[in-house]
Amino acid sequence: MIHRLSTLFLRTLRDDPAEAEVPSHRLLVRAGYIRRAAPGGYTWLPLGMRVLQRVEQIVREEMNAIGAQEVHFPALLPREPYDASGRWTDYGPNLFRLQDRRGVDYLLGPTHEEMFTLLVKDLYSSYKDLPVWLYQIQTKYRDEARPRAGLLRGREFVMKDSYSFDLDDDGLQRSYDAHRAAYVRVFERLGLDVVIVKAMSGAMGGSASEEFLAPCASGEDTFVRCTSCDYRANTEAVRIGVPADGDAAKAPAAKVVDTPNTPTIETLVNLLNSRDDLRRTDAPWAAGDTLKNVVVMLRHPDGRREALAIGVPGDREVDMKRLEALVIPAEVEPFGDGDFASRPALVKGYVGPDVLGAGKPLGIRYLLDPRVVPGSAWATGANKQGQHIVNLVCGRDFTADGVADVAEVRDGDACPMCGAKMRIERGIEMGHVFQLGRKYAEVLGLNVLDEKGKQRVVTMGSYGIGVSRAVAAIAEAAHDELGLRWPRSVAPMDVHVVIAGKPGDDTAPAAEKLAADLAAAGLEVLLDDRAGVSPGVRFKDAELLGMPMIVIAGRGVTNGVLEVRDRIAGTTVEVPIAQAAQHVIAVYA
RNA sequence: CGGGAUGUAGCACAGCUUGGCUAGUGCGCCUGGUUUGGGACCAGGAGGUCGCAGGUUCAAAUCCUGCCAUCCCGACCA
Repeated sequence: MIHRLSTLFLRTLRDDPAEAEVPSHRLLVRAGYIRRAAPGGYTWLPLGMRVLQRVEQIVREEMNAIGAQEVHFPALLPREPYDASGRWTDYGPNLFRLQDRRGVDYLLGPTHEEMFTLLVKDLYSSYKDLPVWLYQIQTKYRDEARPRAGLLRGREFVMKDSYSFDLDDDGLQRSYDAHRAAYVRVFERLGLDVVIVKAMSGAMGGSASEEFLAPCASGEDTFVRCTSCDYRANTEAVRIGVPADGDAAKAPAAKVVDTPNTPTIETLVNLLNSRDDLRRTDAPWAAGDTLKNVVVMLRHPDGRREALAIGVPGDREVDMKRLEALVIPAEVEPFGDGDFASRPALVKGYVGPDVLGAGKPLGIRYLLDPRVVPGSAWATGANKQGQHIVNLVCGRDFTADGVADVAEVRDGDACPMCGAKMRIERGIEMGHVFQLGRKYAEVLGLNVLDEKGKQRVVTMGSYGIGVSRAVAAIAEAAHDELGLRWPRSVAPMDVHVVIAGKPGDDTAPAAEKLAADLAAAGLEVLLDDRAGVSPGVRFKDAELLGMPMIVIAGRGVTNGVLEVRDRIAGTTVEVPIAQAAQHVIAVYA
């Protein structure tokens, strides 16, 4: 079909919109694909709609191909199911809540686990009905505290979410694998390079969870990638490479030393290095030789507070996100002055292993960073104001209740699989596959009868793809300084035909003929037939709009040729007019 | 929620410090003409509650107070 630029609802902007920072936002607005309509909400203009629909269609086809079935829920949802799952409150301020005229509570769906679970419960009750995979492509609503980066993080966005329902863990694993494989195909077709990283499965229990990230500087997710093997994980889930056990067991006995005014690691290291009696012969003391014991308060869902101590090498901070991921569903709170006051045995700035551990009088659970291996020696707090202990050897002089891999992750940290260095990168979360387990089925009462006539709780998986976000992610990955460069699979049009001659010459008829031939072959053609627009403007717009192929009917027409530009490869060839249509069609064959 | 910035035409911005005629410039838009291979030119035009409310003043885009909104960084969140 031919789409004429003279009538297309489109206005390109010469200047970048001031509020747009990231490339996708800037270009999608400037090229007339989207317009901001509300904070975190965007209007899709005709060209943008076409991209969105093509992305949707690819997702739909791959979901259908594995046997998933499409349904559609309202965006406006009743409160009751979300009360049952606890998410009416657990979701917090990010949930859009509203009331109807009678004061009845509703919400705008942020995800639809409850609705899918209830739908299956409504209709199915036998193991013979399983497995079943359902999905929808829907607008989701989240009251983000700070929408940003255009389509990348809105308060309203299009998401494909699917849910698998199985009788047992083996079935769940098969459902998970099928979705994971489908996702690989989806992103391949979208032309998006994605990295699959291990993610936390959180409170929902045990099993697998992986994220599909599109590596990108504008991304909000941080992940690590091993430079040697294929280990990848996000920063919550990453496990750190552990050094070999130390040989310090034969080291000098641990010794308490006076270290006045050293409440921080830095002041401690400076003092150790400045004192002749404490200075080390082999190397100066470094922050990494000290053991920092961080105490926090956990607040459990039942309201109980529990103190927890984490020992990490002194050159690292505890990463609160990683810690929260470890202790979920408990929340982490700072250890306040009042908490110190009620435990005089803990001296702020001088906390040491001597008083820590579930078996000690304080009863504070004590977890160690995995790098604190048996036989390693440390300088650490002596639990007295102005005193530290040196040569305190793990395993010989102190033990802990377990391991907590929650220290900050750094570029160059060791891979847990092969020990090589890992790189830190950023990415956009494009998809998430997740073995939900039985949480929702349990609270919402989704049971089926098994072959022995017994009630069994169904186990679920949930799988999401950010559809509107994918449009932005593709734009992030596929653009240059001139504009967008859509992959053929999602481009709003296949070919952009430009009339670049003078009115009344042969260029317009040549372009019209070509456009008609291409359209007859089933291609979507954008024809720049605007009157009174200079060639320079047409070229700039063609490059900005980003169709994968641009054909120019210009001064070459007098010599019987058209100019064919590959916007992706950046190449230009001249093709005889008579063969131009075939040339283009062949690319799409 | 904390920090920073900004709000003037569809877009990008100037004007505000030091209040003063009809609020300006570029792009875009309309009319006419000249142009036509890299965001053309000439002439004429349309388009503004200067974020909102209040205050000071003879006079407010400009000064004061409050509010709102948007953007950026962080916190939070997938």
